[in-house]
Amino acid sequence: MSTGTDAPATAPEGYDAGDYPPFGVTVDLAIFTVRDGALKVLLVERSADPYEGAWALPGGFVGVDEDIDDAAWRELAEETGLTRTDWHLEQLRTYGTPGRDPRMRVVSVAHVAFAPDLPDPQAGSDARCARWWAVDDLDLPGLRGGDHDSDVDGAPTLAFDHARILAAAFDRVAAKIEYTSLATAFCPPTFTLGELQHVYEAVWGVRLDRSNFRRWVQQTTGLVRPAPTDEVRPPQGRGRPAALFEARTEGVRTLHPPLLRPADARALRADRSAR
Amino acid sequence: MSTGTDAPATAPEGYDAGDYPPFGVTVDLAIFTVRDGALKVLLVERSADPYEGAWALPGGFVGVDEDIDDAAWRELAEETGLTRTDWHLEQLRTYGTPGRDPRMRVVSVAHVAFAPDLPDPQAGSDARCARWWAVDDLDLPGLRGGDHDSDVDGAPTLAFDHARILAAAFDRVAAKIEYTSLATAFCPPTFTLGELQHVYEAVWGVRLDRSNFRRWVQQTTGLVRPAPTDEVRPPQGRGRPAALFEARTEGVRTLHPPLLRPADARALRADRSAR
DNA sequence: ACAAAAGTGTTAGGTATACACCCATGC
DNA sequence: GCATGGGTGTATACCTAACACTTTTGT
Repeated sequence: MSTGTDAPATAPEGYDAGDYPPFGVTVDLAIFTVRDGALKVLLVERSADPYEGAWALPGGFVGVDEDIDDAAWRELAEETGLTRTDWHLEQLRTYGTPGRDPRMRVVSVAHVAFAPDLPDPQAGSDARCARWWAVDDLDLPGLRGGDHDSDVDGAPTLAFDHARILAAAFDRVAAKIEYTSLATAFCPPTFTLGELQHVYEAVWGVRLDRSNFRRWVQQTTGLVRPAPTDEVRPPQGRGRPAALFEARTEGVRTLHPPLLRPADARALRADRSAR
Repeated sequence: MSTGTDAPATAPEGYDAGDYPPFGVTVDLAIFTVRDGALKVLLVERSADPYEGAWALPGGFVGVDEDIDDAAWRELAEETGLTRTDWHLEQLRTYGTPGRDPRMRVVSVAHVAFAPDLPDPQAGSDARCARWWAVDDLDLPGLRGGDHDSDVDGAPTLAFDHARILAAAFDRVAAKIEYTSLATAFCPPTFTLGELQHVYEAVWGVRLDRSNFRRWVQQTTGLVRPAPTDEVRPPQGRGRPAALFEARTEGVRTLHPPLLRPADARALRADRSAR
């Protein structure tokens, strides 16, 4: 490594504690789910000092001997009340602008999690108030044609730089279901093709052609497979019972071909597409 | 934020120095260029303690009052000897596994930079040895059909977890030129369509059909535009002089349609495609 | 019977792939 | 002339988008 910045001189080799600027390192989680036909994200209400009353992404400090990924999984378990499952959790980006936390220099490694619909109002492990917010009800920079200033009715105030993180997180989700099997991560263990289509429609905010969607799913290797038993789902309301499917594997798969979202759904995020 | 891990108890609010585990935060850079028909990356040879003699990504500590992005740009300038240009530099991922640096707990924010072909042997600002390495000559996990154990002839030893970072960085580059205009970032200010095609071929390790590539470039909005003067490039060796083009904008643009790499070029990275 | 959702099929238009062919230059 | 790279065209296979139609359930 080369020499660092000027302020606290860092020796290229043989450095030890005290030689380097100390940082706090945290993980922040954008946990998404699809529920009631909308994409939602879990936020917690702050009960203390900076940004009191504002809503923030769940998160916390990384332990000295803890891997960053482990810290993210730990926070996910704490916030949702569920133990480490087969959910998908991935790094999003690291945010470390000086002053983003008024108290001290904190670098936050933001993550994105894909969760199926959970038993409704999981109270956070610590007594703070936590709830799902529809992404459309948030006031995020450059989202869904958002003007960012045109405050959505009842949009919560977001703490720190979490509006920025959320915008990037949403972007990631919308892009990722195009070319990976992650849309199934929003579904229960078995699901109908209609339910899977609803995931795409909720995330992208568009309507898809049922027939074409069905053809795409079935010709796309590695996305779904018929549920082991040939049972069907008794219809929720009216309509013919639907065949049940399950995700093809636990992990993430790259899809061939991808399902590209319609151009009009993509245009809304064009200005932020330059990572 | 919720409560942190056990070791150094972190107060959810009102914490201050000493309450949190101290981390060193660095930036590491994977600076790519295309030269001699191959994708190359800039590495520096370590002259000291851990991993002495091994090759590492250029990088260094982030200053206390320095933004992470600024630190990355600073390192880029130091390593290439050029001031902040219009190059493309983006965050890749953060690596923070305990023990990745044997000396202390360091969290590294890895970046990827796209550079045009530079005046050849830029000596690093500090006297260490720096050179371009062809990606194909490196022994990276799961790359180009790599077995990772089948050591490439003359493959350098890579320091820390930099082999892993490089694999992810290469992956990002290969994916990014599919759907953004970033291939032009490897080209000089004006370039021929043949040169642009060579970029794609070098990065993906495939041959493309000249005719189809040309049609794609020209029908794709926002990629290239004819150079202001209608000059041509005198042929390097033999052949007809070629028309010159320039990148359409400074920034990054999402391409419609994208240029998807052939399936066989994608298969080589399939196992790593699950982020 | 009717509405709603599942499932099947068909067709027109566009895009990609693999070529074939001519042009301009250096050797 | 001939090799090399630039530039243009075309035909086929394939994929996509749009829409029509049938089936099965609840009310």
